[in-house]
Amino acid sequence: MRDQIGGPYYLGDANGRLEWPDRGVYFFFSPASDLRQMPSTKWRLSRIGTVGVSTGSSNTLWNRLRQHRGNVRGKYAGGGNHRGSIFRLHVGRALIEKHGWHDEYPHWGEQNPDAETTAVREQEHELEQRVSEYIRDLPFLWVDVPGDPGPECDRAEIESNTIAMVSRYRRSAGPSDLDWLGYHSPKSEVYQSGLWNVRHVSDSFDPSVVDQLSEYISSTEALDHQSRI
DNA sequence: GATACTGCATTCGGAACAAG
DNA sequence: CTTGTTCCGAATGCAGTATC
Repeated sequence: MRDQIGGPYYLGDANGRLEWPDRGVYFFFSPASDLRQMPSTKWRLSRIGTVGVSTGSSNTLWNRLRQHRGNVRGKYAGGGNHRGSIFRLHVGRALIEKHGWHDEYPHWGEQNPDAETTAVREQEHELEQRVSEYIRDLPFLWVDVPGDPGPECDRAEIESNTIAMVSRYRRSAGPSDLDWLGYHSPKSEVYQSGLWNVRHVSDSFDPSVVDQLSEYISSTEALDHQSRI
């Protein structure tokens, strides 16, 4: 996958003007260092996700990735919105636990469409920035998986099966990076699975997902900058 | 100046659980 | 077994704006 797309990629220098496939599955790794300089045995998946798994969805791969990345400019430049990205929510929560910031961010993760929203957001901006710094440095790969959106589509299959496959939930395998931020997460699904995922971490999986994924990898093309037609 | 990227609140849909 | 509730993850709509 890495060789096929010329990766790894980093959200810190990715942008929407690359010719992303409309839909696909993405794979984030830990720790935040250049995977090309590490043997593949040291790579560790830390987050798997996808887009277009509900009927009628028109959301795109890049649209989802940029929600994880956060804001580049504007009032909250360098920050982001963890209420629109579960990945950000989990990372932020772990940072709160690790540093004991419970008092500073009492509303993290709460759905609050109240009038307080603006004040809360301003208060949370610093942590959103920390989350962005963390996520932007993580190497990630992706695979083009086209097809009509829906809960039964190949993207959904690949996502759920690969999560279940690499999850350490209920397994005794020792962690390879003891410093991983996710071990501070209060969610057992996160710190036990070794993934910033909750769903599917304790599912059983179909090993044929490996072949299924391989097929899509071979038909995935590297990104080029958009060219004028 | 046209294009399309960005920010962000809101809305949607499904899973898990509870109640009838 | 059916209906209702809550939570969670994902998708949407649109105004504003940077880039080409």
